[in-house]
Order: sequence, then structure tokens, then C-alpha cells
Amino acid sequence: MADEPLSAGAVARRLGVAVTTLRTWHQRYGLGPSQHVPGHHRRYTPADLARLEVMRKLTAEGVSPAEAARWAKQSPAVSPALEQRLRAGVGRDGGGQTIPVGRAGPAARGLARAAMRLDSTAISGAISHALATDGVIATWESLLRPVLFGIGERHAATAGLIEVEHLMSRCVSEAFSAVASRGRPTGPARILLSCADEEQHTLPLEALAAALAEAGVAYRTLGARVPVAALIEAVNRTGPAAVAVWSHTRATADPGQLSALLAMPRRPLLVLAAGPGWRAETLPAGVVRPVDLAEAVSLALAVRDSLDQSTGD
Amino acid sequence: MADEPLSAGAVARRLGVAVTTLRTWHQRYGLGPSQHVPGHHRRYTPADLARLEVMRKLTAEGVSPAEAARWAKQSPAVSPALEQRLRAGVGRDGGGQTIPVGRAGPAARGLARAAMRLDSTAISGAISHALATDGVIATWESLLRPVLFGIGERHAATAGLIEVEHLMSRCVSEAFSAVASRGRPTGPARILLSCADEEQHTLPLEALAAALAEAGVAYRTLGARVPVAALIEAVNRTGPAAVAVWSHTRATADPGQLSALLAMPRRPLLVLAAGPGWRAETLPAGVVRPVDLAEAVSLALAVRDSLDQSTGD
DNA sequence: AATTCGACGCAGCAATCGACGCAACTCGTA
DNA sequence: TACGAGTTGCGTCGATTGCTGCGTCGAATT
Repeated sequence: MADEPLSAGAVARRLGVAVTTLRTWHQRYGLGPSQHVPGHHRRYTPADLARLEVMRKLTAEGVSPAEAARWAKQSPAVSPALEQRLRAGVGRDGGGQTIPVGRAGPAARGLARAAMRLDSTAISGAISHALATDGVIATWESLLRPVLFGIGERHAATAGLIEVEHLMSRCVSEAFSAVASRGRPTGPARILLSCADEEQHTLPLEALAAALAEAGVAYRTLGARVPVAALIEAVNRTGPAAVAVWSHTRATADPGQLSALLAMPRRPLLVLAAGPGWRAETLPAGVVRPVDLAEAVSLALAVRDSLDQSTGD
Repeated sequence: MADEPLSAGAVARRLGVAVTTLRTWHQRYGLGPSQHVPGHHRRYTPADLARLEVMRKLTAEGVSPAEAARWAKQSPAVSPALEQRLRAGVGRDGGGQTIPVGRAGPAARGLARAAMRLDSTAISGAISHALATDGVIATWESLLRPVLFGIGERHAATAGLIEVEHLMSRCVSEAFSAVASRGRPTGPARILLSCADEEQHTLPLEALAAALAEAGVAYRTLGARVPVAALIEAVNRTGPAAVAVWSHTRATADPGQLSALLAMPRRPLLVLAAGPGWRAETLPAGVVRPVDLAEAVSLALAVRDSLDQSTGD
């Protein structure tokens, strides 16, 4: 890109707003050229322009201007990446889930064996040990997900192992909730986690919750099978800054749920479509689709940081 | 922290109450922004917010709103000792958008209120406090069951509150699992807990599990929706002395499941038909039907003791 | 000469205000 | 057991407030 500073008129024309609006944004929200001598003309650097692009995009999506300005001001590094993603929608398509349990290492094998034995003590022990050693994200990606997937595959093939699956789920759930109850939240919960309508799989969402708790982020969880009306209602009542909706299969991935969120009077700043159910091309604009747990966590962190100022305490 | 004054909507969202409720609190109890010109918008300072937090905290514990407001108004912080006394609660208590808990006491009312606000922190806190103070059985019978029943009734009547139900279930489940993980079992697990086929309600079974853990009894849980074949298979593999099968509604209470257990080659000593789904006259002979949680626990204890005697292990 | 600056004002719109009422729950009483 | 009284959260309504984008004006900058 060109690195020559732009005049106010040029920037205004490029953004599609009036010149006076740029001035207003500067003096009302402090969103202007980083270097500006009062009385002299404003010269916008590319970085300043990027900030304004974020501002324009967010306001165009219905975010309150004051809040949009706060977001735009305090995200010099995050905003370009996020903006990129907002436009492109996705990175990779959800593939690569063909990992056999064997490839996931000896820990996974031991866990799977304990599950077969219905040995809940050993299962819980292995999981909590891994969580304490490697953290939530690594444990989920390289231990729990492979084992759960393996059990699910066997279950589908042999129509058996239902007890194993249940027991395993329960132990994982317990381990996550233990992590969640250990972390102390700072400030109010501005992030809402929910399953899609009819979606029954909760574990990935609990993994996200545990990861957030591990990072010290406060959140709310709604759980499985959340009807659209209930989700809207919950967002209305709690007014979160970000909402993550999990969908495991395409059958539960109705994009209308996300559109409904975006169309709300006070819509959340960030809407995350999480899970392999969602299809990139059917997602409404303005929805972010994280590819894995780590990305979902980092996005949530970005929202938390940018809102610390406005929500304060 | 940030001392930026908050609007009424922002405060309402943060506390989880409606905007109109904030106004009501202001004009009924005088609990509002310290500086407020009639006609102008309310601007809540951090100090005002702190007062409201006290209000919310006290009501979440079952204190009558009028009294809670009196305390919140004249105290920057509430000492734990006085808080205890307030919880005894006198004066009438009204309704609004609440959950009927009947005569279950102020603790149940507070829990129900926290659930309505989707305040998982308050919910978990209240539950674990009750568990630590009164034990699993008393907490289940006089706190959790009434509230869960109330939510369920409301949910059936209004077709709403699904989020509340899910969140509450999750918090209860977490609290029980915390109890279960604290208790150290003595000896091998000779008691198997399972849901009936197609039965989805797990919470009562988890209550039983927690109560057993509290009593130092080792057990195994299979979870929800256990097909008969899976149950038989699990009994075969683990050879328990007692099996409890939970059924919540008649639809899931197929006596054949129990007969199958009794007909096994090495049948369990005791088969418990737990839950309101079972009908006494259709149960096969040799099946015991406990009327409440306490009885189920004492039966399990009796089995454990008789085993200790005979095997001398 | 063409822009842009700071200051001021205005119109549209969303949020909020005060007032009122409803529904639901609890408790005391019959 | 049923019913009225007292409480309380919250929805609704018409009016008001305050935020927001932008036009205008005289002076300063480029």
C-alpha cells in the first residue's frame, strides 16, 4: 500500500462519509490522525486509515458508534486480522479429522483403555493430569478429541459402547467443570456460549468454556439444545459482547440463528460460528468462524481486552 | 478502574435485570443514581453500581427485596455476619417473573432468582454452600428438587425458560461432581447407577451418586439413555452387588429392564427401581423401590455393610 | 484559490423517562 | 382449601433526552 499521508477529504471520500464527520469522530471519540497539531491540517497515515475502516465497518453493521470507536481505537494489531476474516469468512474447510487414536500418542491409548473398562477413577485421573500439565487447549486437541472421536466411530460401527461413551463424556465434563470452577473471573461475563438449536453435543463448548476460564475470562454458558427464541432472549437479557454458537453437524447449523443474532437491536460485537457443522458459504456476513479451539479463545480474548475500558470494573 | 458513568441500559444488562426494574427500584426503594435530576437520564457511578450489586447479591440469597434495598442503601459493604441474619428473612415476598418454589424457604427463592438471571456464579455458589452446610440429601430434597421442579413446571407452562433449565442443570451437575470427586471411596465399586432405557434425566442419579460419595461408598455411573443390552453388558463386566435404575416418567419405566437384571447368571443382590416412573404393581418380585433419596442411600449402605461382613475384605 | 480548521447548530433516531397496569407468588385468614 | 391482601418484576405508552451525522460560517493553512 501507499505510505503517503492522506488528507481529510481524501479519507472521507474513500470511506464514504462527510469530511465533517471525520472531524467529529476525532474530537468526540479521539479517533483521528495519530499525529496532529491543533490548528493544522489532519494527515492520515495508513494505520489511521485502517482504524477508520474498522470504525466504518462496525457502525455499518449496527454497532453503536461510541462502542465501535472504542473497539477501533484500541486494536491496532487485532483489527486488520479480524477485518480480513470478516471479509473472507473462513480459512480452511473442516477437514483432517481422520486421526486414529493410535496416532495421538500413548496417553490417548491409555485413556481409551480406561474408558473401555468403565474405570471412571482412571479416566478422571488421566484427564485432570493432562489438563494440569498441558492446559485445556492442548489436552482437548491432542488427547480428548481423538479419544472421543475414536469411541464415537466404534459406537457408530458396532452400535455398542454407549455406556463407554456416556461415562467418558461425563468424566470429561467433570474435569472441565473443575477447571472452570478454579478460574476466578475478572469482571462481568460478556461472552455467551451456546449450542445451536437441536444441537446435543456440549463437550466442545465446555472445552471452550474451560479454556476461557483458564485464561481468566468470564463467560456464560447456556448448554445443549437452545432454541433460537431462547438464545435471543438470553442475549437480550444479558447483553454479551460476543456470542459463540456451536454446531456439530450440518443438520443443526441453521444460519438463520446467526442472522437473528446480527439483526438484534443491540447486537453483540462478535458472533462466532464454532464447530464443523457450519458451512462457510452459507454464513451471513459479519460472522467469524474460528477453525479450532485456540483461535476461538484468542478471538474472545481480543473482545474482552477491547471492552475492558468501556465496561470497566 | 474506569469511572465512566453507566447508562440505565448498561447497568441493567450487567446486573441481569430489566431496565424497568432499575427504575422501579429507584422509585420504590430510593435505590438509584446518587445524583439524578428528575426527567434526565440516570447515570450510575461505580458507587451506585456497587450498591446495586449488594442488592442483587442479597436478593440472590433469598432476602426480601424491600429489606435488601434497605441494606444496600445504607452500606458500602455488607458484613458476612449480618448477611447471615438477613437470610432468615421476614416480611412478604412477591412474584413478578419468578419461579414458584412454594414453601421451600428463602434459600430456594434466592437460587431461583439467580437462575432466572442466568447468573451461573451465584447459582454455583449457592449450591455448593448448601451442600457444604446441609449435606447432599437435605440439599437435594429441600433446595434443588423444589427449584428444579419449579423451573420444569414453568417451562412446561410457558414453553420458555429452556436456557434457565439447562444452566441450572449444569450447575447442579457440576456441584454434584465436585462432591463426588472429593469423597474418597473405600474399596471397589460394587454399586452401579444407571438411567433406564431412553431416560434422559440424569440429575437425580447424580444426586444419588453424590450422596453415596459423601457417605464414602464407591460406585459406578453409566449415565443417560442406557439401552438394556448396554446395562446387561456393564453388569456382566463389573459384577456389582447392587444396581439402581432411574426412571423419571412411565414412558421409560419398562419393567423388562429389571427382569432382565434379575434373570442374569450372577444377578446383583439388590435391584433398586428408583424414580417416579416405576409403578409398584408392575415391578417384578425382588425389586426394591425406594421412596426418596435418603432411603436409596441407606439401602446402598446396607448392601455395602452386608458385603463387608460376608467377604471380610 | 482551494481546502481545511474549530465552533456551532440542527434534524433524525434510539434510548430512556415517568406513570400505569398486569401477572404471579407468598402469606394470613376464614 | 380457597380467597383476598400485600409484594414485586416487568411490559407498555406517550413524551423527553441525548447521541450522531452532517451542514454552515469565519478564520487559518497549504
